[in-house]
Amino acid sequence: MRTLAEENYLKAIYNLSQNETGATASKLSEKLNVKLPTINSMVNKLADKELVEYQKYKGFILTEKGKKQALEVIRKHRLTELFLVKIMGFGWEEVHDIAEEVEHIKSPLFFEKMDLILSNPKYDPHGAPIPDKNGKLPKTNLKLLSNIEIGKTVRFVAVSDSSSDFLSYLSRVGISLYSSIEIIDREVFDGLLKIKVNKITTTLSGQVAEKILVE
Amino acid sequence: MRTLAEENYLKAIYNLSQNETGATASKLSEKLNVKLPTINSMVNKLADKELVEYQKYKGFILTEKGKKQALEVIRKHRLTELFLVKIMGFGWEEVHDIAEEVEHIKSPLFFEKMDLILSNPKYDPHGAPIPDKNGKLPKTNLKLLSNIEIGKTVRFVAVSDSSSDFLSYLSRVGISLYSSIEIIDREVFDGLLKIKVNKITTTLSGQVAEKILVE
DNA sequence: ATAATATGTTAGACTTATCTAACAAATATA
DNA sequence: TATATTTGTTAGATAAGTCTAACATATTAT
Repeated sequence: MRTLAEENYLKAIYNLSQNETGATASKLSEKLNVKLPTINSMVNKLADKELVEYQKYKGFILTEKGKKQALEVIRKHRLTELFLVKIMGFGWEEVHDIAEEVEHIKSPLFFEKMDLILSNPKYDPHGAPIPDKNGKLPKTNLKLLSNIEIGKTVRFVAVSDSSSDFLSYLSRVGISLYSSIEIIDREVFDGLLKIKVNKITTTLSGQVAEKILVE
Repeated sequence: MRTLAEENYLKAIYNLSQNETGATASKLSEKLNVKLPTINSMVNKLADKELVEYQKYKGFILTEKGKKQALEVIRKHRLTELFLVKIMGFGWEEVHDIAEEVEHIKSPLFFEKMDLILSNPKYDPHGAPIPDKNGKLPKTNLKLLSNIEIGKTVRFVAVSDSSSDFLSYLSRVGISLYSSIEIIDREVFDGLLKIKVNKITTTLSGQVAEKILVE
């Protein structure tokens, strides 16, 4: 039986692997809030179970088996987030933490029912794709708002940070999922961005623009 | 932070205390599927935390603090069961095991939302009372079907066993919550019961009659 | 290229929740 | 009432997941 800790390691390694930098011990340590030696001993166990491949001083990568298990948990997480928003009436900024707990429920029936109620949804409330039962992800071609050329207009389709703080901030400045965003200007020095959303001009910091995914 | 195991011990001790026999080590051991010495060491820990009172070779009883915590978990369990049936469309025989998992979710918001959606419900799908936020139970005056005199007619309001096997059996023989049941006859030897439900005469074993609560 | 710094690893300890083996007390039975 | 049986307890072991302290390797900067 997969433990809660194992599921969290698999998910974190999967998520870190999506960045160019890959999954390293110190990044995992920071993400999971455990000390470095803990990462070491746990990753060794995961390697014994053939869920990650690991060589000393190199990073970690998931095996096919590990990736499949990570995607199962991610599916549960994202289905739950959508269920919480669509069926239970939560705001998109409230659901991440609750889903972090619910994703560890074992009952397959529970999530199959969510899937049914939501009619096989493809995206969670933050625009992230929901893996299907076989772990397949709808492939997306997203760009960072921070990389879009001046003058272009793009559609805001996802965030890469689902924290309450970040999402509340977006709501506060009037940016919501699927808004059209026109890039007015960008400061070269720090990436400070002037944009137009719903005819209103706003300024976003470089850090924020890096967390906004558009197409 | 209360652990999952702790929550299960508190709940089990609470449930056993409702019987006349009270909570003993062997009954807990059977209910939780752990060996006797495990019960001993865990109950000692709960006693250290002042959640149960315990003297060697006597049974266990919950302190006020322990009872309050047990009722919190029971509230989560029963709210979940009702949510699963009413909002998600599960059958009453499917929800017990799922609720055993969901009851350990920490997020108070999650259960407050269920409570809101269900409009402060008083009873779960098996007729069991749902404790309110302060741990207060609507008081009920239930009797066992096995103790009702011949000739009386009673209303089936709850079961004391929410297992899928038992509930499926009841459905199969055409008995559902809130049915009127007339006691036609009872065999003294083994409690075998002849009843009339919806104009149909059926026979129930003594064991089954002991799991049916009526008023 | 070497020293300084940052990152990763090993060893060993601790806590929680479980187990088995051995023993003790309480209860039932002859 | 004495013995047998059932029930409860203690001691000590184990696995999972975490920690700190000490050490090793890689990376960065001079």
